[in-house]
Amino acid sequence: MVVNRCVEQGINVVLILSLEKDHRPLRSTQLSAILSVSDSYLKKILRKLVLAGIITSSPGKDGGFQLARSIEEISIFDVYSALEGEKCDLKRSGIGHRIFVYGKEFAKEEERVVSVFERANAAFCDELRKLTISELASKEHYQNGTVDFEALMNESKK
Amino acid sequence: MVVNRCVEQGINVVLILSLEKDHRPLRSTQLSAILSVSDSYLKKILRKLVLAGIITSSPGKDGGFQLARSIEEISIFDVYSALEGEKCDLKRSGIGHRIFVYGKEFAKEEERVVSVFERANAAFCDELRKLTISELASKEHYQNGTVDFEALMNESKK
DNA sequence: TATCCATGGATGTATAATATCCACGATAAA
DNA sequence: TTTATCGTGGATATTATACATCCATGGATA
Repeated sequence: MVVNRCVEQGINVVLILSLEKDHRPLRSTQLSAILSVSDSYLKKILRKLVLAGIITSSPGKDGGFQLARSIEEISIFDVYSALEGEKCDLKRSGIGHRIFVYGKEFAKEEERVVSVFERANAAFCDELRKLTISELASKEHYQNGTVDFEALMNESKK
Repeated sequence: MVVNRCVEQGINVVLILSLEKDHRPLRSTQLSAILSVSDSYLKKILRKLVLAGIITSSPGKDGGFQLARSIEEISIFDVYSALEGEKCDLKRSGIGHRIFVYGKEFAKEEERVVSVFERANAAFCDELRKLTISELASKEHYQNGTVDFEALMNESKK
């Protein structure tokens, strides 16, 4: 099973936003600079997090992205499903129906395979729901629980 | 989550072998003809099923592939793990360690992410273990529980 | 209205799944 | 022991998807 890189990037985005001093909006260019990825790419990820209701976006001057709710209310599943979807995509060729046509009931058998993967996927998602971003992050490990990322990025330019 | 097509093909292979009359060995060319895929490709899948101990192979004249054990003892998980592996591959860029270097404990946080995905993957696999190929197939739906695939393929050539 | 920033379409690149071809080696029947 | 048969495995081609970037557009605010 593969969990794509964008999930890690999404978790990092939420972590960064939760640490931002005074919860000011962070621009996508700031976030992409912090994460060392291209701005256009990160914007796609940010957009998905917006659509999932995890973060909010505001255009215009002093705009950017902010958390839509506290990290106590954001689970790993929320980020995962926002970026990868929560469905189990079982690739099928449909060949079984042609092979087993003389066995009249193949549709039921294929349905059993599909449903066991759906149950497995549901069990997978349930585990991800058990961990929140707040449990993940140890706020006390960061200075005062907040970071001035803008100042930090300016600092690193010198 | 994506489950690759080879898993469906692997399940079909096991189903076909379980239905083969007198459990005679089936050649890879027969199996690939039945499944309408290239022989060389199916051989890779068959090889993985052999290495996983699900089927056996015998070279030489009258050789081919047979089930290594009864379908009561083969679960969907067995086929899945044989073809896709049972590990959860969480793609990471390692950027967190550079971002959160001022928070000294980031390694622990990343470990929490890795382990929650491992727990989720274990829960996923556990569900797949609950369904066997025998529960999947309804033998009574096929003629006498066996099929003469060789005769069937010859038939279809006419 | 001018500036800033998110949005979204088009496109390029890298990686993995899918699929095929062919040379080799092992087996057993003739 | 020869020979036909069949699995094994390396090299390679094709396709799909993830990853990434560029640029035109549109909304918000001062």
